[in-house]
Amino acid sequence: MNKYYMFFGNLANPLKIEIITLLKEKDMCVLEIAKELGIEQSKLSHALKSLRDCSIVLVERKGKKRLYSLNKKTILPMLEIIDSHEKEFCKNKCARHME
Amino acid sequence: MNKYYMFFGNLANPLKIEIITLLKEKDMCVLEIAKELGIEQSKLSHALKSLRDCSIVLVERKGKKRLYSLNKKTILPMLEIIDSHEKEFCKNKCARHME
DNA sequence: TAAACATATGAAATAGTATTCATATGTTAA
DNA sequence: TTAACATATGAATACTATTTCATATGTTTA
Repeated sequence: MNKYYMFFGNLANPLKIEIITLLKEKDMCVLEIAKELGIEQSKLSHALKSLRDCSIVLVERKGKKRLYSLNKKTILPMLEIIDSHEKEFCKNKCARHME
Repeated sequence: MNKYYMFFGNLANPLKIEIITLLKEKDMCVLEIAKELGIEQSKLSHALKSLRDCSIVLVERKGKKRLYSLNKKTILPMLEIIDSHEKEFCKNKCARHME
């Protein structure tokens, strides 16, 4: 299985993007994220598992909780590339999709 | 629709990764890509359309052909991030998936 | 301007991925 | 050592994206 496909496939999901957006701000445990996003816990756990499997998020035990953090070293520059890309290349064409 | 989801979703496909890999080397028209990858033309056209829609590939008419090129400014740094990510974070865990 | 070439497109069929729900596992505190 | 809490997991279903196939569009050349 191709690593790029693997990586992009993992991120190609609106819930995972929401998770990432939250974790940009601060580290959180599962129920905090669930509450913040208003979604069910097991759904989140599934999403977090695949993000973890690709080291897109990192996790650390904290008592009976598990504290999730974003792998900022990889993800922040990646999101910045997309921001620049949008600005430079998607003015008209993708605008309707990408807003 | 979220722009990151949009972008990653477009790339989360093994055929599109193959196309991108080819176009890293040189610009090509549809039938050349089709021949190179051994796949059917309309399948390629569909894939190229969505890549085009996000300006991941760019296209230029050349007589009756259409010459596709990779948007290297966006895509090359993005692939490099994944390469580094793999080296640093995926030694054991993702190794089985990502090889 | 008709034939040949190159590519694009729509819609149905199919494959791939996420969601849901029930339940299991692991941790702490009483 | 059990109850309560926090999270993970498996399997069925629902959803979304890709593939296929038939056909349409656009371009060049004879």
